[in-house]
Amino acid sequence: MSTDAMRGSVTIEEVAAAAGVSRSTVSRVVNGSSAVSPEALESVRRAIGNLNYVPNRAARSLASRQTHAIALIVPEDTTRFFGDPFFAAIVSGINSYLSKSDYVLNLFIANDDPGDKTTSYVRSGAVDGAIVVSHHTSDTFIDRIAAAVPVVYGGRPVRERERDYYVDVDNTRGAHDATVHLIERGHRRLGTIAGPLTMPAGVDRLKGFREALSAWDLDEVAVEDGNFTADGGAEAMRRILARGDTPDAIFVASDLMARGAMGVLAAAGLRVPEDIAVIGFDDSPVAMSVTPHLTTMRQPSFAQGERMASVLLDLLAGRHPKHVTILETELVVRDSV
Amino acid sequence: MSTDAMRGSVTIEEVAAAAGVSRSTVSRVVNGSSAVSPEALESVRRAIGNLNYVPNRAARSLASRQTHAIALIVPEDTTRFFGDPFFAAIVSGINSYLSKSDYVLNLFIANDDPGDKTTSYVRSGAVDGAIVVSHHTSDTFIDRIAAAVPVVYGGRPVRERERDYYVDVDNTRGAHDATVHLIERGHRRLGTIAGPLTMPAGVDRLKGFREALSAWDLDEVAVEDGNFTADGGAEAMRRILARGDTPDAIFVASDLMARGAMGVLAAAGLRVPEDIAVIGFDDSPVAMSVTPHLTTMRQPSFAQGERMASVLLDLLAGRHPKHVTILETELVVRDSV
DNA sequence: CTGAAAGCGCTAACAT
DNA sequence: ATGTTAGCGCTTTCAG
Repeated sequence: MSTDAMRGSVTIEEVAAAAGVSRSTVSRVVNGSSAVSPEALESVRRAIGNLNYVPNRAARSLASRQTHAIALIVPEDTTRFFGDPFFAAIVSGINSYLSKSDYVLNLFIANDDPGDKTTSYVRSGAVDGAIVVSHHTSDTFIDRIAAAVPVVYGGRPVRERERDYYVDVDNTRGAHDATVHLIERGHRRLGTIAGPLTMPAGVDRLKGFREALSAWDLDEVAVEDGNFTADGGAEAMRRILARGDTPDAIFVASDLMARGAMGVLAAAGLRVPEDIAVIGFDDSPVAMSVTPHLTTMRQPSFAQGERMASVLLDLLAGRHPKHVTILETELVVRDSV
Repeated sequence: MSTDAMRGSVTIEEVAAAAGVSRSTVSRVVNGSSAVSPEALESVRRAIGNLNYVPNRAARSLASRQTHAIALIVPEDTTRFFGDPFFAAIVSGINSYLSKSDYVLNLFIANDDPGDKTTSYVRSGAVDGAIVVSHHTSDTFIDRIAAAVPVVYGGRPVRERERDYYVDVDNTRGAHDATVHLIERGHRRLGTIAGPLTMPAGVDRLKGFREALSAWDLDEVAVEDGNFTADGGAEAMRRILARGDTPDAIFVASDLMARGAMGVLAAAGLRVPEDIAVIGFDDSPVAMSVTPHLTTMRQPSFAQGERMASVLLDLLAGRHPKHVTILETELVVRDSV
């Protein structure tokens, strides 16, 4: 078929012939080397344009040992990936930074991948480095990836080592501040819907919550794991209500879980914030999609994405970025507290 | 650094040496050729395991002229991509089919890509084929992609040609049936919030709406473009209300637009379905997230994703799939009509 | 069933 | 500044 016939047809050799130079010279202009005469440059450029030449990526990467591609690895399933706006912001941030470079992004939603194609893809030399977000304790395949290429983690890695690179938000501080906000509004019977404790973000936010409580000498009324999903948040809220001893305010470790929880609250006839105050974490679009609008801790996910990309590209360029970057959160007061 | 030192270190040559065979034989077992003796097979397998060998993808693809990768190209920006559950279903379907194969998916959210890296990525031989969804009239870069590799379209392509392969849902019929449902429920003053007319899905759904109206000899009360987004749906609804002559039922060409429209209706104090009936299109999770639950036409997006992958892999394998596959929609009656 | 040999299209020393 | 020469790691005839 004609499409196949056209494929990959024009090579550097043909461009060289058309331009009347050697293929080294063509390679030099393609790669932006300075050591090319203006005339050669011009005629090569014209030949490339005329022939519609695009360098073959496989050949280039085989010879140069670089792919100019990086992987974004998300150890979640498709539903969770698309269900949480956090990932949208991360991907946007990465894309935004990458678009200024000549790197390309390969996305792996790794839990939908029983055969672990992700790992062998990375180990096959298909990418120069990887960004890993939403890393759980059980995700051991990440270690094999990190052994093969430079990795930048989104969030503190599960088992942090000296040599790890990561970009995190200050989860502990953010959770602390959110909790303090609840306390300052006069609430004393506090509960939390936490993220999974298999994830550093879950652990750290719970820690912040508890630090605030103990600083004020308060006891926690309820702690339930909501798994960072809306359904999980709803379940957790149900468990809290079922127990009878309902808190008067609750710190929910993600906006999505807060949405789930608020649905349950509404169904139970409890008013927010009159009967129970709710504060979330993220400031994703979800925060504005609930009634009342959610008071929440904003985390700069887009910036986190950009920063991860920036650190990784620095690494690949042989620069020496800081190992750890911590971004600040910010209280956004709306109507739920 | 040690990670670099390890990278790509073990080659087919070393495996061959360890197994005491030639590299041809190693290649044969890696590629599942039948012509290998049991003993050779066994010792090569062991060597591969011991050395933790993963074939280099660039070298393999350079030699074989196949990448075992396909691209999913979405000419939208990140916000729209992540905002519409339709894409989540499509990606899940594709992933689901691909996970049974040895192909890998590369996702391109192409509108975030000013330099058109997507096109040159595809033209550089980085993928064997492409799936294109959400194709607009203005997306001319798709033509260059289709000239380079086999393409399967999600939805009728913008300028349909004999040789195009695509998997679509029966949009016209679906829209027709939705409209008829409105009519059968006794509504006579019908309007629609359409998708953009730069997209075949938008055109076809409007066509179905109009066919139903003319079959019943009814006039359309309102037609507004909602751009397949929640905000666009809200805007469209506002325009319809502003005009004064409010319909008693409305066919909205996507659930997401219906959500936007219903928000406006609620704010205007109009009850659904008492004051105005609403029917959507998609049956995405959004349909259950609104109050009242949305009556809608279900389209099988997950199956569409699977099918597109299946058609593309057939094409790449030299089989001869049907050029056109049309999937049926189904009325899902809930509370909004 | 197996090995030898010839590339795939490109980059990167090394000469000149 | 430019061309020549070796490969990069693999697949794929072609002999045997």
